[in-house]
Amino acid sequence: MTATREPRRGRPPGGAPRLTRVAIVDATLEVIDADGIDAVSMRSVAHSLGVDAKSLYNHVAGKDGLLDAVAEQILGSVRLPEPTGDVRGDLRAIGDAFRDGALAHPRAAPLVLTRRLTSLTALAPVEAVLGVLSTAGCPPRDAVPLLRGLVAALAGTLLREVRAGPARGAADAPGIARRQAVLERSGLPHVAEAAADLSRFDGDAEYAYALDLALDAVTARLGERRATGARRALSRE
Amino acid sequence: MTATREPRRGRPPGGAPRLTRVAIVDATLEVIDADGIDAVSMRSVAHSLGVDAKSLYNHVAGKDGLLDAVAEQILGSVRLPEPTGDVRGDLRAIGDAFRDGALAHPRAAPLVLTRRLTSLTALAPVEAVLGVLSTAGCPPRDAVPLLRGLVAALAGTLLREVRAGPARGAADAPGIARRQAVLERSGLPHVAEAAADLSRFDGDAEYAYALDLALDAVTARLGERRATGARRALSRE
DNA sequence: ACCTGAACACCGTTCAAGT
DNA sequence: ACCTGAACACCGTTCAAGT
Repeated sequence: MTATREPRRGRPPGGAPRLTRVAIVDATLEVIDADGIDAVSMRSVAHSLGVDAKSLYNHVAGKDGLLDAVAEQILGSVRLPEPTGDVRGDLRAIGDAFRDGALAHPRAAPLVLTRRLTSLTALAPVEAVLGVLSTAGCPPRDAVPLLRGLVAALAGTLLREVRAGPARGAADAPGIARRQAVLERSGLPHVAEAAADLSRFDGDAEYAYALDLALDAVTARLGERRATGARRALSRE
Repeated sequence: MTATREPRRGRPPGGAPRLTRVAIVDATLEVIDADGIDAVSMRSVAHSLGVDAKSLYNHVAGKDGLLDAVAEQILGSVRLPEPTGDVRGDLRAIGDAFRDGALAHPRAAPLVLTRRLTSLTALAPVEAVLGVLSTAGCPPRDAVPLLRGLVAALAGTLLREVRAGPARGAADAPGIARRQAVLERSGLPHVAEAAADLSRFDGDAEYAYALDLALDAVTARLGERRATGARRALSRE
């Protein structure tokens, strides 16, 4: 009769591949990619790592800290472009990089877009935008509201895009037809008239349009600022 | 010896004030106002109504349906302004009404801004914006992207504002000083230089600025469209 | 230093049984 | 028509006990 194996307790023997913070974050990202944010639990993540849920607390500040860490890892994966000196092009490139990062994990993107992040990696995109605006001759006092307006517009569109889910483009013809029919029967005249356009959604095109809209506004303000500055300089003579 | 009272089962006697859908939503809103969205549970809401959690299922489609109902009640409380014919002013008034509605329950606002709502009440603001754009001579095809860009910018700023919490304005001087110090030590030159501006946040001013930015872009597009249309009409002669 | 057993105080939700 | 008891399968988190 062999001795029954006692359930293991304490750290497993051997210099085995230890549980690590990034491994936990990666596993969480896999859970989210597969089943969405709501499927994340300390237990589900731990299970996918073959470990007990309570072990995660040695590497992560609870579930909330874990989700923050996921958001920060995504943010940290954004490859910000080198500035070229073309204000509009540079700002657009930053936006594109941000969008690419978000769309790499669409179901996790709301974490990046809605959680308040305080770490240093969260500041890199801010630094990039301020750098471009500074090169354009914009002092911080004026740059910060422009930055915030730009980020708000970008976050707003991306949030809409990832929320729309993978039912993007003209691929989902029956879904479009169904939505259109509902809108036409809404009893709201303008909604009914625009039903065909409201029921469609093309992520790439919507993003490009919304960013263009925001960049129009920002570059217009930069132009104004310069003009005002010039006028002031002139009147000082 | 008195008979011990059996725990009640089944509907309580008398034509008592029955549990109702709006009562449940109101109670949920009170929980959110007091303790935030995370404090909402079927049990906590039911408890505040002196009822069992399972009773809520007779009036609401689970917790998710309950949170949708909260978002829709807030959206339904938005008093949309009568259009005056001034495009920019009318769009701004719609934005203001939306913001007022959101700020009436700041902690619940993320529900309105991030959940995908499908009901008819969610379409009222859409109808309002499309109406204004239509009066301005903008056909649905062009109006829908403008609508979406505008909504994205609005949602983005409001989300930022409600997330910033009640630590708004210059009221929270020590908080501002602390944030500023962190930014100055970030090692990011432009962030450090803009630390004073980045650490401050004035909800009213940020909203006004961001909406102005978006309205600039929208009205510019409307102007272009008209000019293009005029040019087309001209070349057709 | 790091992992788990035991334990606690919670969750959302179904369904039949009651009135 | 509407409410609850019993029940199920979950949660996040603490802390001491182990290696």
